[in-house]
Amino acid sequence: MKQEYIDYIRAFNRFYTKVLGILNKSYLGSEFGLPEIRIIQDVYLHPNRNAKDISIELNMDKGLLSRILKKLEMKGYLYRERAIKDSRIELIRLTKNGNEVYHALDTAANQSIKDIFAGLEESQLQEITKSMKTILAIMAHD
Amino acid sequence: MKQEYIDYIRAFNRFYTKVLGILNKSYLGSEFGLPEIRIIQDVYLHPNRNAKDISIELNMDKGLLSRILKKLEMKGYLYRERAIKDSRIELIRLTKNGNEVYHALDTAANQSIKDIFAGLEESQLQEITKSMKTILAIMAHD
DNA sequence: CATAATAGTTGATAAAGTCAACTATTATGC
DNA sequence: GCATAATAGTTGACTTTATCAACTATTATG
Repeated sequence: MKQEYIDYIRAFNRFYTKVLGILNKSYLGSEFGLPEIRIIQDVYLHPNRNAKDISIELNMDKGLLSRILKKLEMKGYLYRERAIKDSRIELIRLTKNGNEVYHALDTAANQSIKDIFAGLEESQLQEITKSMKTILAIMAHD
Repeated sequence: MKQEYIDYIRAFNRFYTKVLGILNKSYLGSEFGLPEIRIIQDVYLHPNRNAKDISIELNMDKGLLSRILKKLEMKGYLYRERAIKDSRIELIRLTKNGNEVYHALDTAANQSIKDIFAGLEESQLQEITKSMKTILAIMAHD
């Protein structure tokens, strides 16, 4: 692999680390920390999730995850359902309150995207999203 | 801004958060934590940095930063130089050892990029880097 | 010159992450 | 069928990273 490509990719990564850092601040003051929010989003987007799925998807230690799930459960934002055919597994589900929380966070996340991309023209947004789709399509070949 | 764009961007962000998470593990077992590595890289890439610059660039609390700098200084990887015209400011510099550390980390980072993109063809790498350049050019208009 | 602003340090505390030991359940190979 | 290994999840102990406010020293401003 050409060093030139590596340099481009790493420059992009440095830049995009900052972007994601800024976006992740949009939840400040929301009662939830970032790991909690990522879990809520993941559970919402993937019904029938169990703890192991989440820990793999979010690259999160299962011990840490276990505690956060317990906390979210106690707060009434999610509940668990033992899998029928394998009682080691618990399926994680959002409660009604959990769903409302998700949607509130979702709205905040949308807004922060709007903020960051404010000032760009339609054609630029098209270019950016097209580029993102290209990267995703090539890299996420599964 | 069209919701369609927001959805694409957020899908990309979820995906790329994972990519960066994997890449950041390439430093595991390196004696340094991620904040330390980011500081070393930033100082290397930007001579004449002071603590405030770094804290802005890396979006890092100045208190935390102060402690990490102290640690890196005690380990002999960096030193400080009072600015002549403003003695509140300290310019941060890598020592010889610090430079060696940077290069070792740099090599590891390059390798992890190669690992992640292994299996892609030349044309795909061209597409990806071109897309990254497009995104960077539009978003980093400064 | 008094006051405000800036760069950096320190203390106290909380949040996040790591790692290994542990329980309970299911899968596997003989 | 049973001993053994593997899997899902929990818990304890600990380290690292992050947050926030108070503090010192220096420079800028009116």
